[in-house]
Amino acid sequence: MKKAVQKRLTEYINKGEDKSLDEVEIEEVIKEEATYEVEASFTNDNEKEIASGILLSVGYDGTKGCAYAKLYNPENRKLFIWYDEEKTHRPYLLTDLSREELEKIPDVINHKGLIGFGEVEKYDPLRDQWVKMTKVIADDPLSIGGKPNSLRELLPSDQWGKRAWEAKIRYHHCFTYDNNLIPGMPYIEKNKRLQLIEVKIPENVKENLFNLLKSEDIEYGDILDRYLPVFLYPVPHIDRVAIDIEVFTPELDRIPDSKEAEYNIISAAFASTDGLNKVFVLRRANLENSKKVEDLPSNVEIIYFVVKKKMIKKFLNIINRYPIVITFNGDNFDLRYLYHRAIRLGFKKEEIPIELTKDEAHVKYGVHIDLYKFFYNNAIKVYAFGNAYKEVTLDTIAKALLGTSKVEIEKPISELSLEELAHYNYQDAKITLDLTTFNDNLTLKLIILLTRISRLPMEDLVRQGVSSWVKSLFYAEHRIRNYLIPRPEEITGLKGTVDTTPIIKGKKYKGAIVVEPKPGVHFNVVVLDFASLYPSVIKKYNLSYETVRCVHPECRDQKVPETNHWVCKKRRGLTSQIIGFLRDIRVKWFKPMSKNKNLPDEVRNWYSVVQQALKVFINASYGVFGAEHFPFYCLPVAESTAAIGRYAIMKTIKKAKELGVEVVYGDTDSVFLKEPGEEKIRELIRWSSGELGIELDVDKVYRYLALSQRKKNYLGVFNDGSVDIKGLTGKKRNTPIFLQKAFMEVVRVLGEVKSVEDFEKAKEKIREIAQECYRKLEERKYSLEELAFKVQLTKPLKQYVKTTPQHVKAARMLAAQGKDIRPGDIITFVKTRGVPGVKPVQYASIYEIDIEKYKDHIRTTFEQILDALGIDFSEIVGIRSLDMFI
DNA sequence: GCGGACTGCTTACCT
DNA sequence: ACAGGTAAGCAGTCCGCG
Repeated sequence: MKKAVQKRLTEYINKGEDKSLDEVEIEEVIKEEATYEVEASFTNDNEKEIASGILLSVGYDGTKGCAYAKLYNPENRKLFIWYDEEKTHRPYLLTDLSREELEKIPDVINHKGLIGFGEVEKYDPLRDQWVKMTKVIADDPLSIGGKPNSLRELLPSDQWGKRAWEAKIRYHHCFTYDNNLIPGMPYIEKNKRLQLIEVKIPENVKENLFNLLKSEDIEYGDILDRYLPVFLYPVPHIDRVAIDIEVFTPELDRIPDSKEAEYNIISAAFASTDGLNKVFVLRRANLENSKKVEDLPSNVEIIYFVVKKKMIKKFLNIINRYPIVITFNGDNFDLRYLYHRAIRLGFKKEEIPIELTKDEAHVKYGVHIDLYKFFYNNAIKVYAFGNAYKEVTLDTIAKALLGTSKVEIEKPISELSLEELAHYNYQDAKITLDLTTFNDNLTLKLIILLTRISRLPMEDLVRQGVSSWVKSLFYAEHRIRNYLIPRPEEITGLKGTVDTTPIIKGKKYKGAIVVEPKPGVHFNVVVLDFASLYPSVIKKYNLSYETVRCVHPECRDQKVPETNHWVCKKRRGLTSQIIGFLRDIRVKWFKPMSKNKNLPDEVRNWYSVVQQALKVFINASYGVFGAEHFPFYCLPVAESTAAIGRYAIMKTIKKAKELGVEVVYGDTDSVFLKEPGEEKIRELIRWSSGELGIELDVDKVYRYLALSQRKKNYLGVFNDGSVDIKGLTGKKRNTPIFLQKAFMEVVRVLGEVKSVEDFEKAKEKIREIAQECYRKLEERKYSLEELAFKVQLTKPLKQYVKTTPQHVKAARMLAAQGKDIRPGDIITFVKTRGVPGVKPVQYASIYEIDIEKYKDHIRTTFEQILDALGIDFSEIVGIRSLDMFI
């Protein structure tokens, strides 16, 4: 910085005139303009470079008018953007109209984007016949679909809609499938096309797997050969940077508007896998003399900026340097704010390597992964991370998966000292990065494997739900087999019937069976369950949209129980085959291998990731057929899966009873057996695989199991004394902490029970716990925090129109005080006397607490356990309650 | 005008 | 934007009550 400028700046700072900084900046900007070039280190401008590397992403470049691919070369750690410059592939749709018929449609012939027609032969799975289709080829994706005068809209209709097939597939996906590209795999450019770099699979592995699958009664054809590289090619190291920004806010509790970008980015933090640990901090005059923060790691460098524009330029340069940019909520906030802020400060669009769509933010020279969206995905939350985090916030996820949390701050962001701000900001970036690196890069590996299986570009994969993943996988498999992808209307039109009535109003068909529990304490209970029941059913009973209610009259006697549906006897269904394959290879190979102690840790770890990725697809495979927006939506498939599932569990219960074994409970795919004995368990398992063709396994063994009359509600104690709790209120996230604690004490007591006699002592201890709970409540010894209910808002406040639940009442009080309240927020409130009976914890006093309401809650929480033990709640607190009446 | 029986809404959980 | 089934608490409605 020039001396003169510095001097003036110091003067301003000393005077505390923040506004005057702008003038200084203008001088700075003029002087340093020459250095404001974007320093891109991507390499597609180097003509001699050969495109090769891991395929991270495929997209469409509107300016160049062709598809592109982003390849990351782990050796030189650079990203290469390859373009289909020769236009080897063009957008198209398929129609059953002949070329001659098409030529009679003037709008089609005169369409600006039309390139020409071609002829293809496809297998129509719905009708079990080969058909000739005409390929209508266009110059750009919008000519195919997406505009009112697109080609697909100009075609005539039949009873199911426009006579256009495969016309709604995004072009960059279409390009991926047709070129048989597998994102996440290594490619090299050859003759203007991308070619898969051959992955050597050890012969013995191949043979092992081949033999394992051969024992199955399904013909898997070339699937094994195609997928082995996908599962076995390792994920290389990929450099990445996590970014996080902090923005000045004049008002508390207001999230800055990322479109307005009215205020300064006062801090921007970076944490990368190649050692970049920096925080850019904007100097603000009134915050000059601030204290040092001890906790900031020594490898983190704080760089102070005076010139806002310069800071942003440096920021953009960092974004340009990495193949992967990671954020937590960057789609809606960080990158969006940065973009609009840059525009506000005078940057031209072309200078900002960020591209915004309605709810996504992409980086031009790499791939932006918004971890918020990825971790928000329920399939990831449940199947990949086993429900370890319940709330989707950076802090909660970090605590659950990393064991670290955000920096605690006592003041609003805008009032922190610059060092405190830097520390806080850096920690967020670091946590964000660590969410992709922890456990030997588990998250990144998972993402790469999921892109390989789904064939989705990484950007799409991390933002979309499982139904999109399965859709993409199915599309690709249709193309490989030369199957015509049916129009969704055809599937619903031809097989839209449902034969069962759901138990829950508003649902579409009947689901699983929950066995009426036998209340009481049962010792020595063994739980048997079907290993992934629904996928097994889909595999074993040949379920697929084309095989359920197939066209052949001779198959109509192959009935699905409880329905009028029948299943094809002549052909293997596509879904049955694919899901069957994924299931078999997981169950027979990857899952056992992930537990094989003879393997080195790395190998085992890898098998474990593959196994988890497969689980996500397998578990979603049933639900998607009952989801309207899924393009292969087919209720008879979902309904048949559930019906056969019910058949399996009912038959198993019947068989158990025949063997003289008592079934005390069961849910969907499990049976709880009382003192069954080794031999009868073996017999049941043998019977199941023989009779039903589905594997039954021992899942859990309880020393004792406590059941009330409530379904989905039990407490089991394993032989080692650990306790398995399902569905009980005491464990629910919204239950006040004081009750959760009391509940946990009860659980601890019950864990020590070994025999019937022990229950007497336990009962006495539980009585003490309950009475202590009552006493502390009456004496108002609990803090408001401990008494608070924590309930999530699932939609915007305005959308609660039918009723006003308590947490909404509390949230509205908060909103009235100017708090920013949005969906996903957890509202913390206590129950108070009088109207409206509820207050946000922040506004309540301990003396307003409605003690009677809380007593009711104590009662129900305890009753759930006591019911099962055959103890009356009044028996436990009876004396005290009577006292109160007198 | 008030409370009990009922239905519906909402959330969190189970498989 | 994968499915259906269950528990719990509260909001809102209807009806009877001289």
